[in-house]
Amino acid sequence: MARPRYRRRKEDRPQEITEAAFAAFAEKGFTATRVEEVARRAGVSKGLLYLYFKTKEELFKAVIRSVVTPRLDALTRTLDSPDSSAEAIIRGPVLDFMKRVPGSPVSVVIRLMISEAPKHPDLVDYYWDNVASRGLAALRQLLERGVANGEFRETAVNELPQLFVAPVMMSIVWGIVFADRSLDTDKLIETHVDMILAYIRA
Amino acid sequence: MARPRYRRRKEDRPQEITEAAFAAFAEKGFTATRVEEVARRAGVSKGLLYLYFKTKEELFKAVIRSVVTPRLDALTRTLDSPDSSAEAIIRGPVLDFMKRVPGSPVSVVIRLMISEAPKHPDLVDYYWDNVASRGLAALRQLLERGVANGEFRETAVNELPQLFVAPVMMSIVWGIVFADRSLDTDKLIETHVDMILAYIRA
DNA sequence: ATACTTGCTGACTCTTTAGTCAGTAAGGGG
DNA sequence: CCCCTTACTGACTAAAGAGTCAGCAAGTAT
Repeated sequence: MARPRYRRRKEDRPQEITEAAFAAFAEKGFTATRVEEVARRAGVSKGLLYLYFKTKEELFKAVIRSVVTPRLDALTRTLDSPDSSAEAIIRGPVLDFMKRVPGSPVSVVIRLMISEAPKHPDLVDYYWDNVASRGLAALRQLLERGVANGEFRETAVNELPQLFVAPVMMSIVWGIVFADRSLDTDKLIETHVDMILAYIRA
Repeated sequence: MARPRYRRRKEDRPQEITEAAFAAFAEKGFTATRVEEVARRAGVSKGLLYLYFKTKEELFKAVIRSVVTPRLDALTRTLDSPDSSAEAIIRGPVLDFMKRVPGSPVSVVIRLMISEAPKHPDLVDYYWDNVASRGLAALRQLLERGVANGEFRETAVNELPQLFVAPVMMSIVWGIVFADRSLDTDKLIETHVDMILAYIRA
């Protein structure tokens, strides 16, 4: 009796909806996910969802942002490390970070970016400005610091930090396409880092 | 006058349609491409398209197959090379092959696979059986041959040929997402091959 | 010429789903 | 307790697009 049919929780709704949307997008991708399905998962009506997000695309962007923002902190925290050797930083926090990515929400975001990039250039800009370019710049800086203090040689890797990150990308794509055929992504990434270090070491 | 409104060209239609579909999918992806758009590009009516392809999905599969099949030959030709050293084969035909992939139709196929894989497990199986597993197996064989004749050491790369191919994947994804921000994919791939060879050389 | 087969057309149907809005009820202030 | 604001609902609309089909006409055989 008198149990209210719903509660007004203006504060919590946006986050609950983006979380539900993230879960749905992770399972089925953006296009294949129905707005009603997101509303159902979030425990609200479709109408309410449209009060908080003007269109399905806006919801999409909000989801991307909600995943990317906290990761940014993790990334910067990883890199403003103590002043140990560049190699120690790479073998420590950087390697850990890389190994965590394939199983993380970032992996979902990358899948969404690959599928939706051509239709959402502004989102690509956002991702570039906030994640890709920063991450690559930080990596380049780390490598150059290694060169400066005599640990590393000057190599093409300095201008191509993408090379550093390639096996992470490979792992993510493998997970998307060949989800069931297992791949030891940790070993893949570790071996690659070993190899790179051997290559660039002075 | 009396120019016939159309010609009957049963033989050529399927290929013309798959070619038009490939071009359309390359630009907009599978889901965003309208069947009518494909028909228009192929210069036929939607009804005719449905005479040759039962559904949009069948058309999709036909497109994938039409790109993959000729590439299979190229791949096998690359690998049943003369009996030079493993390193020479890697630095020659294998490197060439890898450098060509990011700008080729294969790149489009991979984008389509990433976007559509979750909805098309049978297509993933097809791609796995005909491309991925064969390519990786051939690579593994090449590496083991190098080990057998004393060129290479036993390393983790033998069980993880994906590592070999990682920068190609990176280049493809880069091209999809950051199409405009240029990346020297040739140099990326060359450097990576250099690095791998240095790592595995006995 | 005529009859016949079949490659081909394009207007139609039917389903799906993003987005709307008139109305309902939760909850707080007087 | 009543009233007023507004968070919230869910049935509805409108658009889009996959797939169909009755009929048309290109080519062929007689």
